[in-house]
Amino acid sequence: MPYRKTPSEIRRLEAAREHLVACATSVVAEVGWAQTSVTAVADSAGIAAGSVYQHFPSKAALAVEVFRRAAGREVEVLGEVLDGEGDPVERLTRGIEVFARRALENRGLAYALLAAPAEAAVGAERLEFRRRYRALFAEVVRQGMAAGLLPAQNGEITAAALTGAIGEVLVDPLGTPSGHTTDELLTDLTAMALRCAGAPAV
Amino acid sequence: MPYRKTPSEIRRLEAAREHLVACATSVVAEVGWAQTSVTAVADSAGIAAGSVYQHFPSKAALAVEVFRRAAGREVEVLGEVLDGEGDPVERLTRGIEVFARRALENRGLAYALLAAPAEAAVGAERLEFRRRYRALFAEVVRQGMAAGLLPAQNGEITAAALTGAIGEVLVDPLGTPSGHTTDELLTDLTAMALRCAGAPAV
DNA sequence: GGAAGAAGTGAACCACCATTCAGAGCTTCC
DNA sequence: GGAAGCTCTGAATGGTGGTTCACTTCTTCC
Repeated sequence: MPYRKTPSEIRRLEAAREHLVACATSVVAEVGWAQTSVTAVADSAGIAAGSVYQHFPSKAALAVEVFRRAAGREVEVLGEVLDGEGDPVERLTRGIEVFARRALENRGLAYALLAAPAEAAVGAERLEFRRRYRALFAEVVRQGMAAGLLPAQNGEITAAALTGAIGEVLVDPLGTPSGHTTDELLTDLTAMALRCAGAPAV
Repeated sequence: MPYRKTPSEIRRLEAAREHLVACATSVVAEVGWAQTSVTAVADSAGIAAGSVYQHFPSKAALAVEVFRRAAGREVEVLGEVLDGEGDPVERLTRGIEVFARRALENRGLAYALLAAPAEAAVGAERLEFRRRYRALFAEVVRQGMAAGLLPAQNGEITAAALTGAIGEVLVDPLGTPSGHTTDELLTDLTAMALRCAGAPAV
């Protein structure tokens, strides 16, 4: 057997795969799923179109991987904040802020994750992603109710509403140019979210 | 000039066009924009694929027409309710109810209007559609603030949040099967919306 | 150095639809 | 009836873009 992958070769291949995923993520964030062709991704990664198929069996599989990575990061970050220090209302406030700030910092990606037209496989991932977001918010709302900080309510609906509301506000291209600074937008957004959960006005 | 369209012939053609739009709307509501082919629409309307092009210059033009009709109806209905009788909070409550009830009665269409993957031309229409929804809600919120029924807030953001929140709750396929009756869902949804706008708890 | 076998290439292939168009079938009016 | 001009048809066309594959290039190990 005159050829066997050395550890360094394996690492090189893994790195190439990572690079491919990273480049694909950039392309998607820039032009959206619909405009992302295999050729464009390959070009961006500096490899031939055919080489993409050394790492992924299909374009859809690559798209799903891109989505999972990006969505996973967001869920993880939000989860850490919502599970962190402070009472449930404080954590909810910080969670909204983090969610919103990250989305505003990379609008293209946020749009791709939350709303951009995508093929069926990505659509299914998106549903799962939203479900996880909802579960995180719902848990904090539940804690807030248990602690007597929030009024009785259907936590699942509040959680879904928060996801939808923030997405709608952030994703709409008209969101920023309408004369608000980012900070004003964040202030108004968190105020709205707290009202939505029923937290007493500050 | 041995041929000239008679009034009845003109009516026949208009009816055929209406029928085509109606059938296309059904197909879209059933399978979504992405799965809607010209052939499928033509079959559903009982005509040949080529005949579609007697009424519309392109598939995109037909799709836009389908979207405009359906979206226009929704905006009109919501607008009438929000401009109707009662104080702003009452009208807002009824508006949410109507929005939600209509969406629940025709989920496929609601999904197509609010969220389903679609080509660029339809995406642009959808932005406009959401903008109109937002404007309607924002006006009622503004009136509520003026009447002292709602606290000071960024009405545009509240309006966007309402649109996003309701859409998220209604569109997610997991919305209903989770053990709620439609009426419970509507009750929880309006309660959430009123909190979101800052209306005092009832 | 050289054999064995993997990764990388990119032009060719192919499936999928929107769109077209030459001809068939109607409708109108003399 | 028949000429003129329309609507309707559906197989053929064409563009797009994911996928394949014969070939080249690189890596490993004797």
